[in-house]
Amino acid sequence: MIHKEGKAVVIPTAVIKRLPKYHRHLGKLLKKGVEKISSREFGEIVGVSAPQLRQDLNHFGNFGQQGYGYNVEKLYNALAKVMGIEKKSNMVLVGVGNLGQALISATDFKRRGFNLCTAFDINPRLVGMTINGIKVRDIANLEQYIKDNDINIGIIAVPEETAQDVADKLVLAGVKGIWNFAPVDLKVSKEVSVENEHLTEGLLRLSFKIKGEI
Amino acid sequence: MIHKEGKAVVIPTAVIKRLPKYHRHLGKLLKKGVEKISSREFGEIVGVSAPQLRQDLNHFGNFGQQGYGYNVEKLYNALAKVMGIEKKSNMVLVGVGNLGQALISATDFKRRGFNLCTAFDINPRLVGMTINGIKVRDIANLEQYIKDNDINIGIIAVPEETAQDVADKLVLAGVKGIWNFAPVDLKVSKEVSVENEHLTEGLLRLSFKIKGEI
DNA sequence: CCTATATTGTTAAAAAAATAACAACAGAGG
DNA sequence: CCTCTGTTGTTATTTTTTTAACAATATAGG
Repeated sequence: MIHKEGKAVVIPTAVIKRLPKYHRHLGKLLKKGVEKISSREFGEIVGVSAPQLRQDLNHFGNFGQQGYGYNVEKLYNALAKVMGIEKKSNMVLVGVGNLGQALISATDFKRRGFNLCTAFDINPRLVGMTINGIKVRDIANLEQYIKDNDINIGIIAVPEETAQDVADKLVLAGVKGIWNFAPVDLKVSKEVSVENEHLTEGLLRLSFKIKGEI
Repeated sequence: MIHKEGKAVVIPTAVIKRLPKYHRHLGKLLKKGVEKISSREFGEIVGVSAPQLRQDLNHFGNFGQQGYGYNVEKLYNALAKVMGIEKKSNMVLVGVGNLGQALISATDFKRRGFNLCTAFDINPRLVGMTINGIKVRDIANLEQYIKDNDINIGIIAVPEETAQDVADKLVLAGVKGIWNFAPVDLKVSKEVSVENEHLTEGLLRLSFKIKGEI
């Protein structure tokens, strides 16, 4: 539960969805050496109206200053804290197919404090390999590993058919969140959060925008 | 522009976002041999209230029958048509890194009528290779290829720094849509649609749900 | 030190989306 | 043929989200 000035407040999901984008652009501004920015300018960059931006940010605190704007670095750090990036996340990947290997090689996550500890697969030809410094283990050891290594996020990159099985195992072992790339709507106990990356859905939406009609 | 009974109607974006999920689950039901389904049952499956489901579908036509429900196959085909899947899409991929190779190997898209014709990269070691039946060409030939082969979708899987450049080239060559995996908000002329897959944003949202607080 | 300018935080209004309610109708059973 | 049940399409209501408005206040300049 989120608290602000002692009171519990519910953050609208629409706001939550925009936070990562804000954070990403603030990082770029910081890199460029921009010190301060107004809600009008920043809104233009992220594609959001200035009042909406201010309202969004004020769910979490008063980061701006009248007549001045927002200090980029301060806001960047504040949002990082809001999203919980400060507290490091330990992750495991399940499924070392093409997509899994792409995820292993992705540098973006590490940069933001997400630590991929190891990977699991059922294929004996993959088990034992080390890819980009990440060891591939037998999926039979999943539960023990998670318990022993303070893992809180599991990444699912297995085929559709086995995704729910893997999810069950992850939940049982005690992960707090699942990042799911299988085209399935996982059923998990409600203490566990799931974030889906249903890539094909994005492609279908694109198709609709290009060609859809009645 | 979408038309219904002669009148032009604007489909709410919230509805559009849900269509691919409906289509996916209808496909599964069809495979299972389910013939008919009520909005209540189907809503439960896709995680949407029954009235919302009916309202969503009725933006595009009256597919149901009172006292009976919806014919699964009919609805499946209707939604496919709504989303423009019937008309085949020809796609090119730009960027044959880890993610690009994963996309080449993905079977999901082909199954739904999306045809990946070829891939492009700037790296001479990749150019000329054939991966999973997809030939990798020099990016210098991008524009000509797109014009010659009736390509309407470009997939961007290049690093952040070159993504906008690639997008410009794709637009110039005449694609109608861009499926973007680079963590950048592309600027394109408004006749071209962009669908972003900003994977890291999903991970950050997950982090927020797990650990976020103030 | 005072005034003008810029820009916030917050409250109010408008728009969009989700939920609820219900009349209309098809099909089953008697 | 009539009644009852189930389920839709559609309209009304509520909730959520976005946009607009503005008083409050920090900074800069004289």
